[in-house]
Amino acid sequence: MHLEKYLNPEQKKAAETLEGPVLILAGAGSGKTRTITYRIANLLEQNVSPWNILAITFTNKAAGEMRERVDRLVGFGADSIWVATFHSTCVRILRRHADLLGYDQSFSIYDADDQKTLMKNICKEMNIDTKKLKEKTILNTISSNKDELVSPEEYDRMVGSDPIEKKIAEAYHIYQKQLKSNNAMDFDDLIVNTVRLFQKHPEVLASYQERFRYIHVDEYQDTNTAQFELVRLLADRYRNLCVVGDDDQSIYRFRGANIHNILDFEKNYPEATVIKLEQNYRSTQNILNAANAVIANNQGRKDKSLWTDKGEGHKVHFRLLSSQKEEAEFIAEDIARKIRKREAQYKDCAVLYRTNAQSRELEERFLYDNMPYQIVGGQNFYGRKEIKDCLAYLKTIANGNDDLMVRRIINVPKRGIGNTSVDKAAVYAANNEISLFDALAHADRIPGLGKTAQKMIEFAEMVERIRSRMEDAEYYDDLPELLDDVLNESGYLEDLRVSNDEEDADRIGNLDELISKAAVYEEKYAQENPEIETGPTLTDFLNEVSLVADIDNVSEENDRVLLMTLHAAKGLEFDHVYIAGMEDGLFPGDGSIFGGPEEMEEERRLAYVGMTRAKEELTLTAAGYRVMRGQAVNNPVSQFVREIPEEFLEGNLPRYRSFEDDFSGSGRYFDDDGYGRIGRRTDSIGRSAGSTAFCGTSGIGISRPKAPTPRRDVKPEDKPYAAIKSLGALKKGSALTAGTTDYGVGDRVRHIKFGEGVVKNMENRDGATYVTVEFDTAGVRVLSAAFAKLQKL
DNA sequence: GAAGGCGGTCTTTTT
DNA sequence: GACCGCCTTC
Repeated sequence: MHLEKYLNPEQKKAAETLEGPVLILAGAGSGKTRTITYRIANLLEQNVSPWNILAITFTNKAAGEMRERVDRLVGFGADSIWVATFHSTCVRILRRHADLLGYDQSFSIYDADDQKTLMKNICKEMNIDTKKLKEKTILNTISSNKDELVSPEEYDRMVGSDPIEKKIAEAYHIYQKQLKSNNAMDFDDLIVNTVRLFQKHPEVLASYQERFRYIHVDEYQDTNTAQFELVRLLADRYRNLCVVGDDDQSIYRFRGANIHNILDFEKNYPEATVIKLEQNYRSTQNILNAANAVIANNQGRKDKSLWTDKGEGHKVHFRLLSSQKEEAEFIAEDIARKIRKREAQYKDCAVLYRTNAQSRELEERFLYDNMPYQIVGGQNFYGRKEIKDCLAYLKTIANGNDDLMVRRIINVPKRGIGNTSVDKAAVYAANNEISLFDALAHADRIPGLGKTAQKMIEFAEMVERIRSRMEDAEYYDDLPELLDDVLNESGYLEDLRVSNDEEDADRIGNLDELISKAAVYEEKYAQENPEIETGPTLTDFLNEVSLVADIDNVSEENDRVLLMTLHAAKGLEFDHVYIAGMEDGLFPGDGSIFGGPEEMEEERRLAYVGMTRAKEELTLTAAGYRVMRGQAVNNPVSQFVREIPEEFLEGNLPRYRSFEDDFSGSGRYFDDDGYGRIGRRTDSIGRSAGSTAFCGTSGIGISRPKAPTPRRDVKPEDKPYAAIKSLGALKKGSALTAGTTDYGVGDRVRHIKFGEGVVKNMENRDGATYVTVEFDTAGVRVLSAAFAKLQKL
C-alpha cells in the first residue's frame, strides 16, 4: 500500500506502527479518522485477520462511518471487524456471558429516566426526604463511583461519619440489589459489569484478548477510569493498543472522563510510540488562529500547535444582538443570505449552542422563515412518553422480572388498577420472592384486592398472550408486527385515538415512527448479519434503541440546517458554523465561572471544539438581553470572544476587551466582506447593544435595556408556538400522513392478521388516515392506515 | 381511583 | 417557564 500517496508523514507513521502501544495525538481536523482507516487497511494488508481487530468509537454514527470507510478502502473483510461504541461492545459481551454474573441474557438497560424512577422508589422505602437529598444527587454519586469502579462495599469504607454520605452508601446497595432483581443494568453498569466479568473470569478475558489482538480507541480523552480499565484488560496480552485523542477536546469530565488517561498514557505504556498530528485540513487560518488563541489560555496541555496551509479565509464574525430573538433572526437571515448567494446549502450550516434550552428560540425562527432544520438532541425521540410506554411493554415481554417497567404500564392506559393495589401486589411478590409480574398473574391469591384482582389477571394474560405468540418462530422475526400487536391489544392505541388532546395525534405519529424504526432495524440487522437467518430478537431491538444517541440519526442526505449542543457537535465539521449565546453566564456558564479553574478549562475546551468545527466561516453571536430560567438577564460578551485577538475578528465587538477598559462606547465595527448589507440594522442594534452589553457583572451596571422594539409587523411570537410547531410537523410529514395508500374505497385488500376484505370507508382525522375494512372472516374493523399496512389485491 | 390545581425548584453538557 | 410532586375534590 502506498500510504505516502494518501497520508502525510505523521499520519503515515501512525498507519504503519502496528505493533505495541501507540498514542496518536490528533488535533482537531487533523485527519484522524482517515489515519485510523488506513491503519486498519494496512493491518488487513499485513494479513491480520479482520476478526482480530477492534475499534471503539464514541457514537454509533462514528462507528458506522469508520466501517464504511474501511469497507470502501479494502473492499471486503470489513464486516468482520468489530467496530462499536463502548456501550454496545459491552452489551454484546455481557449478553453472551450474563449468566456468569447472575443475570439473564435478556437484561433490560435503564436510561436516566428509569434510574430516577427506581431511585425515587428507593428513597420512599428508605424514608429519605428528597427535598433535602435529591434522587439526582444520589444517582450522581453512584454514577461517579461506577465511573471509578468503586463498588457499594468499597464506597462503604470510603464514607466517613457524614450522615448524608452514609445514606447514599446505603441507597447504592439497595439500588444495585434492585437492578439485579429486575434483571436490569444502567449505562454505567454495562462498563463496570464487563470489567467485573473479566476480573472474575480470566478464561473469558483470555478469549477476548485472543480475539482482539489489535485494539483502537477513538476519542480517548473522553474515557473514564472504568473504560480505561476495560481497555487495559483487553490489551494486556498483546499490547497492540492504539489510542487516538486530543486533550484539548476533552469535554466530558462531568460524566467521569479522566483526562489523565490520555495525559499519562506514556506513563502507563512506557514503550508507547507517540505521534502528533498537527496539520489541520479543515479550517482556514483565521478560524484556526482564533481557536488556538482561545485554547492557549488553558494550563497543562500537551504541547502542540495546529497549523494549516489553507488560506486566511474570512475573519471570525462576531455579532452582538440585542436579544435572543434578534440573535435567532440574525442567524436565520445570515444563512438565508448565503443560500441566496449560492455560497452554501442548508446542510453546510450548523448552529451550535451551550444548552438545549437555546434551541427553542432558534427553532421558532426557523419555522417562521420556513427554513429546513433538524434539531439534534433535546427531547430525545426515545425519551417521549408514548415511546417509553411502548418500550416498557416490550421490556415487560422480554424480561418479566423488570418490575419497574411493569409498574410503568400496569395502568397505562387506565385499567382501574391504582397505586394502592399495585403496592399490595408488590408486597405479596416480595414475601413470596416472585416478580411483580408473576404476582399480578396470580392476583386472586393476593388478599384485599377485591375486583382489582381480576383486572390484574387480565393484564397479565394480555402480556402472556403476546409473549407466547412472539415465541412462535413465525412471530419472532417480525418486530413491526409485534409492536403493532402490543399497541392494539394493550388498548394503548385506542386510548390515544379517542382522545381529544391534539398532542395525542402526534403521539400516534411517533409510535408509527417507532414501528418504522423497528422495520428499518430488521433490515439493517439482516444486512449486517447475513449468516443469521432468524432475524433480530426483541432483546436485540431493545438493546439497539437503548444505545442510540441522537447524533446517530443524523444523515447527510437531507438538506437542512443542523441545530445542536456543542457537545453533540464533537467529531463533526461544517462549512458554516454559528455559535449562539457567546455570553458570560451562559457560555461559559455561571457554574464554570464560579466552579474553579478546572471547570473553566473544560468550558474553554468546549469553545475550542465548537470553533474548530468550522471549515470556511465561523460566526459567533451574543445577545445583550436574554431570558434564562424565566429570568431576564443581561450577560456580558463571553470571555472566550474576548480571548480572540482582534486581528482574527470582524464584527460589532464592543470596544473594551475587559471590564477595566472603556465600556461607555457604542461598540466598534470591523469591516469585512458580505456584511455591508446589514449595516443599517447592525447599526441600530449596535447602539442598543452598546448600552446593554455590560450589565450584570462586576457591579458595573448600566441601565437595563428596554424591551427590544419589534422590527417587523408580524413576529413569530404572534403565532402560538404550538401552531407553528404543528405547521412544522406537517411540513416534515409523518409517515401517517405521507404513507402511500394505493387503495381506495371499494378495493379488496389484505391484512396480515385479519386476512382479506373490502375497504368500506376512509377518513382523515387528527392528521391520520383511518380505513374501515369489512373482512371476509374477521368482521368490520377500523384501522389506522399507517399501522395496518394493508396490501391492495 | 382519577383529574385538576397549586407551589416550589431548578438547568449545563450525555453514552 | 417547565416540570414535578403534593394536595384537594369528585
